[in-house]
Amino acid sequence: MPEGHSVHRIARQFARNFVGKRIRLSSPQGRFVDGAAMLDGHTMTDARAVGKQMFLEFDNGLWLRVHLGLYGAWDFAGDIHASGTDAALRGRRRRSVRPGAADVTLDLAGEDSLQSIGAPRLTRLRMAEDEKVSVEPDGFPPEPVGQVRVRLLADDVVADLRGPTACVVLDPREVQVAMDRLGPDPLLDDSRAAEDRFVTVVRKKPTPIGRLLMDQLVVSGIGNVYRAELLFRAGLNPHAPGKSLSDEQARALWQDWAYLLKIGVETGQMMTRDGLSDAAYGRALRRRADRHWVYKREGLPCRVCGTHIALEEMAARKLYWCPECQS
DNA sequence: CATCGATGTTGAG
DNA sequence: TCAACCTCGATGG
Repeated sequence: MPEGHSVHRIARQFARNFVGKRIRLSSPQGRFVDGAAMLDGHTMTDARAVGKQMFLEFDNGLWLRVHLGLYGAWDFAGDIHASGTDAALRGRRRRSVRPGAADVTLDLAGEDSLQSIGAPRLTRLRMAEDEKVSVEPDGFPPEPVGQVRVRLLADDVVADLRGPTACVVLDPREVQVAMDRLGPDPLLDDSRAAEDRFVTVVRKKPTPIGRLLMDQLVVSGIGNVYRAELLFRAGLNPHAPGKSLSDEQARALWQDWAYLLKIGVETGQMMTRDGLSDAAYGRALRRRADRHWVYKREGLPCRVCGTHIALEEMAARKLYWCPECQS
């Protein structure tokens, strides 16, 4: 799935394109008919991401909680436009593309040629672990394709949810319970108190740090890619018990996660390497294989010391690390 | 075209 | 600890 950065980007799409609008909800798939009915016709009042969870609030006081799980995705279509922080990276895209350094920005004013020949077209934005934009000759709203758990339809935009692990309606008390079960998210709270919460928990536990980083009660939003990359960047052995870390090591981990998450939200990629030239950085943003220090590089030489990258299972997930740099 | 594996969590045992 | 979830790109024939 999308690790924390993608969920923040998706919440931003909702904040930009749905909040403040009256939304029709339906469940084309049929598995969320009752839930959809509870929110149908209400105005969306808030869209927030906490780690990998997203919460959408409606004006009847109820919330929709969505977790994409391993392969869930949101498909946006219609008069969508990307949000704010990346105006400087604005680019115009007509066909199916993979966004590279630039954020996905849809500049419909640039579609003059299509409009002038009167061709109906539909802009789509798929948001999962990667993002894809396309322009299709369909009308609005498009027919739901495949298993759409829930469709959120406004006048000019639509969002289809497929393959989620969780899609439930919650009252405010239940939202509080769900949020209380989530560790600190540095994008939501960059305070010293949040850092302290992480550091205190980590330095108390005998659990290997490679497990603690994946535990959403300890810290929100880290998945298998960021786990491996954070540990490599810190030079930490994944098996080191949390309580063996120094205060400085634990704080550095938190701060590096805050740094990588910010880059992830800005670029839409899990870009975990640095110290690259502009050209190499741009290449790495487009080529997954160049983006990471150790993730999915088992058997290949470490980019720093040349030692073969190791692969083992930890917390039921594949763990990649350099036995030399992370000793 | 069939098969595999994935950035994740849940719930059964 | 493991199967289930039930999507979809990558891979192989």
